Amino acid sequence: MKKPNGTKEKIYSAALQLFAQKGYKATTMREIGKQVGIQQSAIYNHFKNKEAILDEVIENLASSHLINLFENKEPKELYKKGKALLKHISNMFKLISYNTETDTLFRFMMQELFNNERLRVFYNEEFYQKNVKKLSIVFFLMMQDEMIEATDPLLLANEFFAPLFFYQLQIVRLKADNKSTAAAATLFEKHTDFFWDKIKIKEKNNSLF
Amino acid sequence: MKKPNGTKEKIYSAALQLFAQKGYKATTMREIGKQVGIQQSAIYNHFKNKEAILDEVIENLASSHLINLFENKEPKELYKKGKALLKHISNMFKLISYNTETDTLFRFMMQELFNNERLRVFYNEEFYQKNVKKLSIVFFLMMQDEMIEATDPLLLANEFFAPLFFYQLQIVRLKADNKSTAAAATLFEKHTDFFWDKIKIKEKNNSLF
DNA sequence: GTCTATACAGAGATAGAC
DNA sequence: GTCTATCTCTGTATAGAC
Repeated sequence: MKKPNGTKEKIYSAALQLFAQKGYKATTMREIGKQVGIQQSAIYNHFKNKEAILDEVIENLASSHLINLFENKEPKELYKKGKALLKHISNMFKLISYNTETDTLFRFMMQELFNNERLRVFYNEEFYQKNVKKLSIVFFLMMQDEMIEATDPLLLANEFFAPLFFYQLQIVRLKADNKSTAAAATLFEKHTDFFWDKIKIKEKNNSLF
Repeated sequence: MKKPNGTKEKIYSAALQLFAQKGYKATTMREIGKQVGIQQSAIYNHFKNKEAILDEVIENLASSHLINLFENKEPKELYKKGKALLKHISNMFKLISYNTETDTLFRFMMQELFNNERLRVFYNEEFYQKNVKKLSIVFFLMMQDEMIEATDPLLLANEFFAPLFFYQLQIVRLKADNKSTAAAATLFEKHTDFFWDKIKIKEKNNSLF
C-alpha cells in the first residue's frame, strides 16, 4: 500500500475492516462504497470485482507482522537469548491482538479460514509450519547448548505456540464483544514463565553437593 | 432430535452440514432443499425462516459432546484418577475432531464465531469458561492431594486446555483439505504426557539420601 | 474517476393448488 | 406437506454522461 490516502487504499481498508467484522460473503459492495464515501459502482474503477479485493487482502497477509514472528531473523542468531527470546515472541502475539491493524487481519483470517482454500494453504504454510519449524530449530539449538532439557523439539515448538495462538483468539473474541481482556492478556507472560520453568535445565540441587 | 428420519430432522442435518462447510450466509435455502430432496419452499413448513434453523443448531450445541468434556461428572469424583483423567479428556478432544457429527459442530462453531454474538456468548460460557473452571478445580484438588506441584490452578487449566483446542482446530482444518492428520493427531497424547511430566510431583531423587 | 441508471442473477419468503 | 408460481429485495456488475 503506497498511497494510504488514495481511493484504492481507502477501499482496501474499508473492505478489510468489513470482511473481518462480518465476513467476506456478508459484506456488500454498497457498504464498502458507503464507508469510503463513494458510489458502489466507483469501486470497479480500482478493483476488477469483489473477489479481487479479497485476493489483495490475502496477498498482503504475507507481509504482515501477524506472520513474521521472527522478523526475518534466523534461529541461530536468536536462540542464545534463551527465555528472553520466548518472552519476545510471546509479546509479539500479545501486541498483534491489541494492534488495530493486525488484530483485524487475524480476525479476518479466522473468519475466512474455512471458506477459502487459498487462505488455508497460506495459514498452514506461512503462519503455522514456518513459525513452528523455526521454533523447533530454536529449541533444538537450546538443547545442544544445554540450556533446556532434551526432548522432541517439534513437540516443544507446538506446545509453546499453541497456547499463544489460543490466547490471541481469546482476546480478539473478547474484543468483538467489548469485554474485558485483562485476565486473558496476563496469560501470555504466565505461559512463557510456566513453560520456560518446565523445560530449562534445573540446577542439580545444592543438596547433591 | 427425536425422529432422525423426519423431514424436519433431514433439513436440520443438511443445513448444519452446509453451514459448517460454507458458512451460514453463503448457504441458500435452495441448496438445503436440494440436499434434502424437496423444494426450497417446503422448508417453511418446518422452520419459520432461515434464521430459525440457525437458532436450532446453536441450541443443540449445548447438549453436544463438543461441550461436555466432563460428561456431567464432578471434579471431586474424577481428580484421583490423576494422569488417566487428563488422558481421557485429551482423548475426548481427539475423538471430537474425528467423529463426523462433532467435527461438523466444531467447524460450524469456528465458522460463525465472529458472526454471531449469541454463539460467542455460548462459546465463552459453555465451552471455555465451564470447562476451564472444572479443570482448575481438578488441578486444585490434585495439588491438595500432593499429586502435582503447587501453582496457579487456573493457569494450569488454560495451559492444558489451549493446546488441545489448537490441535483440534488443526485437525479439522487439515480434514477440510483432505490432508493427512496423522502427525497432528499424535500431539494430543504427546501433549498430555509432556504436561503431566512437568506438573507431577517428582520423587525427591534417591540421590538425596 | 465518479456519478446515475440499469441490467441481471440470486436470495428469502408467501400464496394457493393438489 | 409438498409442489409451482411469483413477489420482493438485495447484490454484483456494466454502460454511458459528466
